[in-house]
Amino acid sequence: MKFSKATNYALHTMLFLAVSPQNKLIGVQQLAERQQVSTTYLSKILTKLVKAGMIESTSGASGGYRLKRNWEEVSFLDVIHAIEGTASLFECGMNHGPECLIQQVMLSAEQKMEEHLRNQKLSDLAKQMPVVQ
Amino acid sequence: MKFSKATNYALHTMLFLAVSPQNKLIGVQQLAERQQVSTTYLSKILTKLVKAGMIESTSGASGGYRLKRNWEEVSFLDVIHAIEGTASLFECGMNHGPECLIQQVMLSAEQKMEEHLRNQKLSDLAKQMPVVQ
DNA sequence: GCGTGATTACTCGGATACAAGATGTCCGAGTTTGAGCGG
DNA sequence: CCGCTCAAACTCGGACATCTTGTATCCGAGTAATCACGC
Repeated sequence: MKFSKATNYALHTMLFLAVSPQNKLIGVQQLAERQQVSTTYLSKILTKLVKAGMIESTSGASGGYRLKRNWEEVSFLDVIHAIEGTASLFECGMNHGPECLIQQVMLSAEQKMEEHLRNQKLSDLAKQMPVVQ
Repeated sequence: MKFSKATNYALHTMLFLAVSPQNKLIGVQQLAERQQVSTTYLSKILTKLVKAGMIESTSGASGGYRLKRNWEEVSFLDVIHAIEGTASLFECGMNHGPECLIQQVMLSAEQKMEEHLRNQKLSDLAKQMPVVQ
């Protein structure tokens, strides 16, 4: 039970794009170097973020990635769900009645965490950081 | 990022012991049958609970497991930590300054969940359930 | 009846097998930019 | 100067290879209760 490295890469990439000059395309090379990860692997992660509608990509020479219009509303939970999926963290696969009390406790605990992550926008963090050229 | 099945088994076993007649030893066979899991695997999980001081075991014929004295104070978090370990769910392994803002957000989110799990005792659930013979 | 040993019913621990998911690589295909070149 | 071609610099996607971890099994060892047997 741990968050995957991919989630870490995704969050850091989003934050890096947030403190970069807007509308400027940034290649996956630059993003990968900064995080010590291969470009091919990172591009796979970014593809998920594109499909989730958080960033957009441009092909061809001088192509790259940049945030989409509504990026200021993107929360930590959005990024995590895009990478890890939205399935529940705990599933009591047993057949002992329809309502498992344990399941309910675990579910509400998970929702506590999600609520906190939903309230944390990337833009909140970006404000606290210096803009990178 | 999911809770392991082992955690599920551990929680259900603890709850089952909680609604069983106290001080009565229950064999791993009975526990395993109820959860559709092999006895050998379940016994490995229970060993962790023994080492964590939540239950105690007795060897030999008519041996088995039972809760320890202080079981009414055992929380969900205690069980989870005994099985999954106490490591943080998120670790930013990057070298970009001592204080990673992302790490801080993730950590506080995790603590929100843990706080909820710490307040949920197994004895709370046991009270809501009929005693099983 | 009573000790003694064998049998049985258990837990315990290590070693190992198996499966699934996370992580990472390779390569071919498509796309855009820009340079080079001929008219 | 203009338009064409071609190479370079990218992203994209599928198919792998690898590594880690969770899940599960097997087997031998230890332990305690119970039974059998001989005295």
